Amino acid sequence: MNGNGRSGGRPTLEEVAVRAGVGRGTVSRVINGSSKVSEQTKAAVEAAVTELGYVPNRAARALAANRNDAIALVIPEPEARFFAEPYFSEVVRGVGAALAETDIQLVLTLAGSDRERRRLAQYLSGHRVDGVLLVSVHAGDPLPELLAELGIPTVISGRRSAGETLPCVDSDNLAGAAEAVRHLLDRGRRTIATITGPLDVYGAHCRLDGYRQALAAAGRPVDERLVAVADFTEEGGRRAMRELLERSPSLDAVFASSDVMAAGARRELRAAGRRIPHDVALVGFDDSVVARHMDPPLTSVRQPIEEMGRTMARMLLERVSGRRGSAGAAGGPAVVLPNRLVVRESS
Amino acid sequence: MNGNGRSGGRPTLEEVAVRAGVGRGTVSRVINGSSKVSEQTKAAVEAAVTELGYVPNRAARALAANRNDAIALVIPEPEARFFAEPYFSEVVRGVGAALAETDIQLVLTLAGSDRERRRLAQYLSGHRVDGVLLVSVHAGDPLPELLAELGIPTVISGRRSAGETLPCVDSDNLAGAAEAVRHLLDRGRRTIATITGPLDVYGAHCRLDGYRQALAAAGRPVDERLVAVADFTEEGGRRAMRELLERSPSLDAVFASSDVMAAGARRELRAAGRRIPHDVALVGFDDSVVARHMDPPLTSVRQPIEEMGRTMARMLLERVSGRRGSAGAAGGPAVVLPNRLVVRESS
DNA sequence: ACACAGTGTGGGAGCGCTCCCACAGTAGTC
DNA sequence: GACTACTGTGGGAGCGCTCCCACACTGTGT
Repeated sequence: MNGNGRSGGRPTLEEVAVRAGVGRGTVSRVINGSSKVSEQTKAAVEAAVTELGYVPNRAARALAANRNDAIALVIPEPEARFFAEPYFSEVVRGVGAALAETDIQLVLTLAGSDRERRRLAQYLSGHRVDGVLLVSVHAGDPLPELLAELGIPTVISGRRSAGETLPCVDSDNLAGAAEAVRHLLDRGRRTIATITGPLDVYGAHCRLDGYRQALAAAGRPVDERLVAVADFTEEGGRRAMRELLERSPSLDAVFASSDVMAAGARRELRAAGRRIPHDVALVGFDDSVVARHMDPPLTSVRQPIEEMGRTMARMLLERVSGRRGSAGAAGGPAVVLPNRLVVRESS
Repeated sequence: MNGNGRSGGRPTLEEVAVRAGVGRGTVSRVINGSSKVSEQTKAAVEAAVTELGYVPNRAARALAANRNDAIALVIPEPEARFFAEPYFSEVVRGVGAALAETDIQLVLTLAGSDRERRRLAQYLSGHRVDGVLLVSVHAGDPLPELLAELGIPTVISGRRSAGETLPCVDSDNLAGAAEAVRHLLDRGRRTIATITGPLDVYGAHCRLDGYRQALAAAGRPVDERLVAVADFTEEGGRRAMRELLERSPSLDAVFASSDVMAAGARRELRAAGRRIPHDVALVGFDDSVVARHMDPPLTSVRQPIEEMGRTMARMLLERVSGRRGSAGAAGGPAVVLPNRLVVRESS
């Protein structure tokens, strides 16, 4: 109610300059923490800034400097899976945390339909954002390549294949799965089955590989009848479990590639009269709410999702500022973060 | 790779004008779908636009027009955990849907600590957004008032009290709770207990009122020993359930004000050897993932969260454009959307 | 005394748009 | 034939910044 209540509108750089008795350029330098301003002038400017309650105008700055101080987080809307889990919120939280230290806005974009995807391309070519975070990209998604063509720095979450070319952040699905299986072996389980996600999803594939490698490392042969492919849904998990029970009634442990599938498996096991963990140990993947609230609480592999978000944002910021310096976007490295097994009563 | 590959940078309004053989103003008029342009000129301009692949520059537009075509969605980070569930994503989806038809950006802001909250005030006074959506506002939150002072259109989700003065969208907590209790009565339950959230949260209060009103309407006296106050956590729900069982061992139904508390209650009931729904029927609130995956699946009151988000966004857009016309922000109405009971096996 | 580099500083010239005033053209009216 | 009354249209004047060149001023070395 004091200094900022001037006649209409917020104070401008110019006004701060007048107030401080200096030139516009000098104020700009102080605001941007830039070089070569005497301590004295700096103090005077800062005083004027606080007195007037000056806040730089974003639009003007963006226009003049040809940058936006904003990055976009693109979410594929139809992916119900990503909305269901805390995944989404955690990513956002991580990204937000990384951005909190900067002055950069987070613009959320739901790119669902083709129409929206077209709009998105417009957004991006309209210089609305300095960089893009792509979450849950599918193998055939044209967006990453489109962005590359437009020269917009991009970071994606999760590799689309073993030879991912784009800068990306992923969790170590293979190691996580292997740890889960090792845990089951350590608990003395002999016949460990697995329920996988669709194998054209790279992450699901890795988890299956982890299962295989852990068994191999323990000198156990992998019995293909102990592998059932499902689709990350509860019903799919249930069906897969039924298959497994038919094919190998003597199994005493199941590693499911997602908590939701584990929930389905659990239901089927119950129906078949198998007790968890007494008769059959169960381990999931994701450590979602479902895992914590399951009965019994589900042992699960926890992905550091928030940290992945944070890392993605940091990588992007680096590329955004780096681009100003050098020309091209060097084929960035894939950062792979470790997973952690959270042991609960189901195993 | 064709029209837009001009020498450095995207095409400008000016260039489109030259190409179309018209003035800048005319192009602007066409772009903004505004009045009084002859069909012929319009066509020429549109041709030039597509040929050049012209996309208006946001920053320039914002600067010149003194608006931003962006609204902020403010999320209180610390409580994100409570609402971590589909709530957050669903709100975003609803808001996104409402915005998809416009050309307005959604800027996500996590306002957690006081420091961030201060930054937020800066954001907003820096004219970064045209309006603000506030989600999950607490009674003592200074933000709404701050925004009002700054003259920034705001819509909040959930009333903070019966006499909410700000424009807001809420679900009918009272009716939802009442419906849940009525359902239990219809199922022939006689002794219905309730586990509430903290009663200084208005929504929790309403749900308790709904419980009371439903019983009263059925001519049943409300026994205060059947009411246990908890805190929306699983552990709280569990403790509350224990209390209730001690105080009223003969209860045959429980209405919990959240699914998470219901999950806690369920665990305690199991531990006490009560079967659900045979001995005790259980109903939750929120219809979250937890409810769907619980064993048995939990009957729960579903809030139209996505629609709430959509409605909030629409209300805000209305106020944003309305503000240009008239001066003040008329004390908007509170929109209250109906809840729906989703019946599953727990009752 | 001179030139010379180095440090602060002021302010012009835009960035790409919207707003709005001025003006041409056409048409209707006295 | 001169008046007003439109409808389209062109383009100047900013919006509030950043960038960068030019200009003091200070020192140092000759």
